[in-house]
Formats: sequence, C-alpha cells, structure tokens
Amino acid sequence: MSAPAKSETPTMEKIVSLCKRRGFIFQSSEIYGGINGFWDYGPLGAELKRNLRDAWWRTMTREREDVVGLDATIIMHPAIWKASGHVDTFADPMVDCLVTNKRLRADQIEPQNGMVYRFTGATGSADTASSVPFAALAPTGKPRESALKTARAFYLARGLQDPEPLGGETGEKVEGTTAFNPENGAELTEPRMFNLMLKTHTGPVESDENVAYLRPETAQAIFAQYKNVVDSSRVKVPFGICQIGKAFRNEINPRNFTFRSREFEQMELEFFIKPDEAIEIISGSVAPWSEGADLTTPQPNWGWELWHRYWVAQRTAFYQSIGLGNVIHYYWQTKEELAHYARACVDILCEFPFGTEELEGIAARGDFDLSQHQKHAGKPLEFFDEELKTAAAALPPEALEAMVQRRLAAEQTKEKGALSEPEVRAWFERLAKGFYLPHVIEPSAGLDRMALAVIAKAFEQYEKIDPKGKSETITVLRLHPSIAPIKVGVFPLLKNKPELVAKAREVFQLLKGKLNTFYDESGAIGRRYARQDEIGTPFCVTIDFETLGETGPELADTVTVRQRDGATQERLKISELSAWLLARI
RNA sequence: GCGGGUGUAGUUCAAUGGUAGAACACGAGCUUCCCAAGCUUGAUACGUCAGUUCGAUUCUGAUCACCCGCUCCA
Repeated sequence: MSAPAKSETPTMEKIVSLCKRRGFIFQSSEIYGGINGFWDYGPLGAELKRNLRDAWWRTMTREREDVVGLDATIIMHPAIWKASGHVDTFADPMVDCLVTNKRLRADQIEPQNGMVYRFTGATGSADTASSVPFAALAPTGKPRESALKTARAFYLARGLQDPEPLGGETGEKVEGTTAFNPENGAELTEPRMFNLMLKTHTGPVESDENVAYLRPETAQAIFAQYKNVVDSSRVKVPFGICQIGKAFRNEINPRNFTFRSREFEQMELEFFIKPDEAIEIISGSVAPWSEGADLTTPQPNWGWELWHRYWVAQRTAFYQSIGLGNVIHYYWQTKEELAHYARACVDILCEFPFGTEELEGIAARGDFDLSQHQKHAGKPLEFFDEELKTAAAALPPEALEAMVQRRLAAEQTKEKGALSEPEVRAWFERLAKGFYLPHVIEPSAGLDRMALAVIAKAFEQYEKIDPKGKSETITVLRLHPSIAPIKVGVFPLLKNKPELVAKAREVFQLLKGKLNTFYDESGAIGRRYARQDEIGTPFCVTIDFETLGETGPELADTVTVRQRDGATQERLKISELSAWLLARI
C-alpha cells in the first residue's frame, strides 16, 4: 500500500521534534503553556551543552598559559551598564505608524511642519463605518487631499469599503512635530520604551533607586574585574580573561527555536594586548598582516590586526574540532557597520536550516571598554608595562615625537571620537612612562546557538526499505564523538540469558567511569542500535555468545563494537575496549 | 509589535455538539534476536480561561504557545 506522499516537513520542525522526543531541548514551563523565548535542556541536551562548554573552556584557558577564567554574577552594579552604554542604547523610544504598522525610532524622526487634519471617524459603502478618530499631517506645500488619502488608507485597513473620513474640514498649523510618519503623514502611536535589558530590583522595596539589570552580556563583568585579575594573577599583557555564563535580553521577537532566546549562555574571551604604539616602541615596528601570514604562534611584535587574525584562526580550529568545519562562514563588517570604537569585527556564521546566521563575533575593540569604566568608576585601570618603560626611556625624543605626529594625523581623519592634540600628547606621555589601557580582542560566542548548530549539522534522515519492502525513516545524529552526549552503548545480545546480561553489566561497570556509557537490554538489538543512532552515540558494544566462549576459546572475552558512522563492526578484547574507545573520542 | 497559519497521546496524524482512534515510540512478558522482526499485554492526549448550550475537544471570544512573512536584532 502506498500512502500519498506527505508534504515535506521542514527540517527545522523535524529537529525540534527530535529534540523534544529524545530529551535534548524542551520548551520552558511547558506544562503551563510555555513561555516565549525560554528553553530548557533535557538529559541529553544538558550533556551535549556541557561537552561544548567544557571543550570551549579547555581550549580557551586550560590548554593555554595566557588566559585565565572568571565567574561573575548576573546582577551587577547598575553603573556598569551606564558606563558600557547599554542603558542608553538598549532603551529606544519606538513608535508605530498607524497605517503601515512600520516601527520607527522616535528619536530619529525628522521634525516636520504643516497642517494637521483630525478626523472623527469614517463611513463607507456596504454599511461599514468607524468612529475611531485619526489624524494625518499634510506637510507644508502639500494639499489637504494628501492627509485625506492617508486617512482613507487608515480606515480601509480597518475593514471599511470606500471609506469617506468624517470631520477634518479645517487643519491646524503645526511646527516641528515628530508625531507623524514622514513618509505618509499618518499619525504615530505614543512613544513606547523598548528596553532590551531585563530589569529587577534588589532589596525588599521596589523603587527607582534599587533597579538592577540582568546582564545583557558577560563581557562587562570581565572589564569590571579586570584590575582585580591583574593584581591577583600575575598576568602580563598580552593575556586574556574568559567567562561562560547566562545573559539576558528582552528580545522583542524571539525566533528560530533556541537561536534567539531571552535567556542564553555566552562564552566570551577578552584578550588584552598592548596598543600598537607600545609594540612599536618595544619592537621597533608592528608586524604587518598579509594573506597567508603565519598565525600559529603569537609573536612579540604583533599588533591588534595580527592578534585579531590569530583569534579568528584559533576559533576556526575550534569549530573544526566540534564538527562544524565545513558549515561555517565569515562576514567581515564594513567600516560603516562597525561601532565607532571597533576597528574590525568578523562574524562567524553557520548554516542553519533557517539560514546562515551568526554563531560568534570576533571584535577588535581598542581600549573603549576599559576607558569607559576608568572614567565612570573613577579608578585608574592602566596597566604598568616595565618592558615598555625601559624601551621608551631608550627611545630618542624625536622618534617619540614622530609617533605623536603620525597619531595626530590619524585622529584628524576620524569622523567621530577623534582625540584633541592635548589628549594625544597626554596619552603618549603616560605611554612613555609604561602606562596604557590594554586594547581588546573579543571572541564572543553563543553556547545555545552552538548546541543548535551541531544538532542541525549532525541531523540526517533517510528512507530505508526493509527486507519486507516496507519503507521506514531512519534518523541519525552524526555528532562529533567529542561532543556526543553518550559515547558508548552497552548491550547484551539477549536479555533473557543471565550470562549475557551479567557480562554486559560487567563491561558497563568497566566503562562508565571513563566515558558516558548507556546500558540497554530492551528490544531487539537492531532497535537498540537505532535508538543510539538517533541520539548521536558514536559506538555500541554488544556482548554475545562468542563473548562467553561458546564458539571457542579464541573469541572468549571479545565483544562486537559497532560504529554509528558506516555501521561497521569489529571484534575487540574487553581488556582493550576502554583504550580503543578513548582514542576515538 | 503587525499580518497569516496551527494547537488532540512522547511523536506524526484522524474523527466527533453526547463514549476520542490509528501508526510509530514507550513499559511488562515470550522468543539463540547483530542493524527499528514477530506475538501477548499495559499506560498515556483534546494548550488555558471564559461564553453559547441540557451537554463543548468540536461553535464564539479572549489568552498563551509554536510556525511562516514583515519588523527588530546594542
């Protein structure tokens, strides 16, 4: 029997369904109907996420000697968000056009002059009518008819046929108004604040004085604790501080499963480097970047550009190690897109079923963040560089002056944020004494996005015709073994043979402390393999009658090892099993 | 935030103004069973709140959630 071909379910839906069915990702608070923008990780998702988090932490700090970790609170002093600019830029007054429903930023509307016509409602054909008032602006030079046309569109959108607006025979003159859409003169809604930071209050009383924010990014904690880390950890520039933790953004429109959610986990590194001028004083010159430059080992004469490229290469290697090598892409932000304090920013994108979207941003941010905190907190955050001081003392004054002149010329070409000559000279004076605010390279990745990316990349479904001619859908999650939630499944071939079960339990006990191991005895062996395929387990071990020595002593204490990819099998001695498996994850 | 669509079992889907059904999945049992075999058997669902009605999973409204398109994404 052949059922009519069902319309192809989009891949994303299948992934969401698998995630729920197998316990990777659940909707938060699901038994109460769910809550928009929040997701929970089930047993397998928690393991997967932990594996990714651990892999990041291991490569970013434990395997390096120039990066240390930090674990800061989610709620911090509100002044931090003032200094970072989040209080101002995260709270935008927004208005909506009543005709087109377009959303505009209230503070970006050009003030207009003209005549405002106020309508009290409208009547239309086919007994349609409306008593909703509406106002429209006819800008100076435009006739009343233009306001009337907008009003008709307004009432048309509310279900009236051939609407004829009522009232509004005479207009009132206005100047410098921002209450109307410059495009069509339509009335706008009252400005509403859209603050992307989640707010709470500390202490027992809710008042404006004790407002606190849930951090919208983990980076600021690193800058805020930068001095404590420097003072306590014997680090020397260049060095980094990394952190993994929850961050919160009150997204207007969370979308695409866990890709954009309101509570998410970030993995950020702030890597502090010497300003290029300091490199020049110490090393004589800054090494230039060019295509094909050797980025494997950091060099003392690297400036920000080589460090930036270095971290892009490091992060690329990381994505390769978790199996995303061939689905990542790069987007270099253009000068126009860059924030004024950033020198360069590359987005690492990944192919998702819903499009190619950002997984990580690697920004070269200069000293903006530390300087902001130094200013707002009123505490010096400069780093004292002994080597720089010594080198600067040996530098001829003309050489330093030449650098000042070059910098002054560079400042003049800046469109905004340019430093004045006294500011530049003061900065160089501190530099010559060995003091500077380190510049920052910031690789900032989203853990939840990464988890979604590896699941989406690993997800594979195909149709298989079984020997009876029945077609079935096979689902395999081809996760990289290093991040798979379960590394190995252990099965007795049959569960009603106590000797097989006992041996299988023995093998399970042997492996479970070393690898995340799953014991399963229910269902046919093929079904058990399929179950593990679906959750991405790379290896399965089956204890059969050969293991018990029934077919001869040479196969005694050997097991079948079945691999997910390729579905190949081989026999291994139990004594060699754990070493064999550990070498492959 | 706007517009459109969808909410029934763990999943994918039926049916119905009066008792909700299947397939797969899941649990127990039988089976020398290596890639979702078979047999027996069991548990499990109308998103939420109102309204209309003698009676609502079904009709209406609101709300919540998800999907698609716009918008937004420091």
